[in-house]
Amino acid sequence: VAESVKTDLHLFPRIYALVRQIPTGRVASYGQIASLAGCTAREVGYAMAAVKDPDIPWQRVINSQGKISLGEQSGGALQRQLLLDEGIQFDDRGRVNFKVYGWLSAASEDIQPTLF
DNA sequence: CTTTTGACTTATT
DNA sequence: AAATAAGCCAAAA
Repeated sequence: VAESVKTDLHLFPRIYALVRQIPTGRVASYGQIASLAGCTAREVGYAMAAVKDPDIPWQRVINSQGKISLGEQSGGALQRQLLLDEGIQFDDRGRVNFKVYGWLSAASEDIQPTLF
């Protein structure tokens, strides 16, 4: 690991830093995090799969359909419960409405100081 | 070094 | 609305 990765910090830590900033009761999509981290959505998925730090709210990252990408067998049930515990509601088909719960895209919740 | 492996997304049937 | 295909590319083996 030479001098190359100076400005180019490793991707996973960069992703984790962003995920940590998702507030309780909000969710973000893999693609949204990817966009902010400057990588692909899949990589965000890989990063979530590799999370070891319990301080990272990995459960707040879901797919672009508003659904949980983790299989029910693999821990999806846990993720859903964690989100329910944060007050996030799922619709009939098990989807979260980004317009309501999306980080930075929530229509509800306090509006950010829009200083033109 | 090469190969495999995916907690995705988007466009296209 | 649901299934498929292609693009994506960093880690881990």
